[in-house]
Amino acid sequence: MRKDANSIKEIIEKKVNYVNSLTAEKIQQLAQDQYPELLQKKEKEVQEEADFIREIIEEHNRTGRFGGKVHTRFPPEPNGWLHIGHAYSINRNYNFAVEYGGKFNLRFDDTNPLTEEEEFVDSIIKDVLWLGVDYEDRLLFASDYFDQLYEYAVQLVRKGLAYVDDSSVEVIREMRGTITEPGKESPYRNRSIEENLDLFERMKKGEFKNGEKVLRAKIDMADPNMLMRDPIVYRILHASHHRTGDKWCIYPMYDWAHGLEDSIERITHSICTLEFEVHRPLYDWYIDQLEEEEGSPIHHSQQIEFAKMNLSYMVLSKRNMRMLVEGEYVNGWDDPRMLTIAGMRRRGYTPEAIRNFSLAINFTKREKIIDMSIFEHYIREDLDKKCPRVMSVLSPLKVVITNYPNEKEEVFSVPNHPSDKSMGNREVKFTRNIYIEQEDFMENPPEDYYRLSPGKEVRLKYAYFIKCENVVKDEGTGEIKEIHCTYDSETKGGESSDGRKVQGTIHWSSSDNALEVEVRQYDRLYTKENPMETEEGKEFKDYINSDSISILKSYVEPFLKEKEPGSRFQFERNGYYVIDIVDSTKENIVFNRIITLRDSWAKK
RNA sequence: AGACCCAUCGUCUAGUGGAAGGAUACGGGACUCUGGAUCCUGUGGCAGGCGUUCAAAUCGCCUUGGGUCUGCCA
Repeated sequence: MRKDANSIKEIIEKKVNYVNSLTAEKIQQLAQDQYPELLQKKEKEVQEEADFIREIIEEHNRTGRFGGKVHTRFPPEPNGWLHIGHAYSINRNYNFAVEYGGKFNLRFDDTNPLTEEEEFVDSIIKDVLWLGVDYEDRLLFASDYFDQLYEYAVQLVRKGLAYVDDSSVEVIREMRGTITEPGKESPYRNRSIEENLDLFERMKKGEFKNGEKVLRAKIDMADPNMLMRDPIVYRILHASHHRTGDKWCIYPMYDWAHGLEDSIERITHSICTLEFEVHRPLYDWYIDQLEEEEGSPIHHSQQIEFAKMNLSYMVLSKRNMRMLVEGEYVNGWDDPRMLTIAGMRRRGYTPEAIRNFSLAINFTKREKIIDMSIFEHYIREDLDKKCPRVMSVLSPLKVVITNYPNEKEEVFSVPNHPSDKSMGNREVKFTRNIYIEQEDFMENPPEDYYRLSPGKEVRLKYAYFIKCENVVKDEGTGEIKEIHCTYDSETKGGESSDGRKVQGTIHWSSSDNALEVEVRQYDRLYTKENPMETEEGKEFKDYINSDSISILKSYVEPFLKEKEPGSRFQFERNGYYVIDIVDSTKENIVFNRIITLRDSWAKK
């Protein structure tokens, strides 16, 4: 519908006049009446953002294609570890179900006995549950449908749409043609239906060796889409399956199995990655040929493809991650530097942060490399809310408060969170000998250095103002051994009585009451934003950060001794830390750095 | 080379014919017992061209750039 310039002008003028006539109260009133959702909290808006898949779902709901139902699924093959890219897909698929009041299935796509193992089933279930998605009682296995899949294949043969081919792998490959030339038809293509039925049954019975025969769909050897050139439906694999044992010696190929699995489960939207785009015509073709009963087609799910997620300074492919593990650049698949779900769990990332991140990155068809800072933002956002604050000294420097009595000990009650009072208070002890962070003292500081230096006064957080009087050095090396300070007893709790201000506040630890722990500081694994984009004469291994972990002996508040592995804290001014769920023991407590605090000083 | 898919701030994204908005990152400022958090504010984009239209990020064509496809893997 087109409008002419004058009528547009008129409409705009009318609107402008109307808006100008409104008072602030009236606008508030209108907003309340007509757009109450705009006045709701921000979080909701973010989740309601459109993406192209949501548009498809809504179109289906309008036309009634699936009767208004939404049923999604996550179909991992149990042959590897899940990573952040899978978490993204799981979260978004699950979110569609939640959002539209539908269901979500966890289905193992276990159609290849050669590569799949039970241990991956367990680890994947654990990962999915940890992410906080609820598949209710729908923990499903493609292998449970093997009988049905076989029956469907028989149906295909009966309709003259599939045949048994005796050709070898090499011959089949040869005859498939190339992307620019059509293929040639197999000499076995026109066997009778009876012969095909017989042969297929004998394949199932185990009368043939691996590779001796395959079942192929009869489609079109000249189709520009290679996948439509008589694709293989079943191959012979004399191998034991992790769930069906030795019941089968023929196994369905992905394209045959996947759409039918979706159909059997009444999945409405089968969401997968972009490389399956060319598979969609085949996905649809298979389903279109099959009937539940005479004239009644089977359930037809809609396959929709989205672009995989990549993150800067990281490589998420199975192959590259395996290289890191096998090359011992990291310590196993659950190494806290790995973006596997197991690694992130150990690192201390929260499922909520991963979820918020996943929902912020919409499904699109455009390839993307997401800046790590976006992920980091969601991690910090969640941790800031949840983590109790604690004082730690990572790299200690000894400080003696010369005018503080030797035997004296004071206890300060300090808040566990600066803005969340419900987190309560704890007690910290203060004594004459303390540690501060080496970074918090500079003998010859630049002008904009807020922290401690000779003659300068700073606040020890929650305690006293101290002033640096003297620096004690090793006579041989010139290295700073300790510093001597005086404190102002009138500043107890950290406020001066005379209104005097200090520029800096630093954290500290009483050396008589500190708990020594191991702290593992992690950094990114790659030095290049996109390690896959290699320069001349280099391979992506050359971009591995050789300095991605450093281990410190540090001091923390003693009460942390009683905390469980997996507990997260903010070490004030240092970052967020978690007690390692694998290596930490009562004797040697190990903290992993989850992430640093933002640091606008360090950037300069 | 052929077929198919994709293209909005550095990055992630809204926008679907009627003044390109948000998030993050970055810069400035306020506040602060974390150089944190919070608040305010600034910089920054429709790949290019031609067409259709009163009007194009949006529709069409071309160019450019990127991706996918030649497993009895998924």
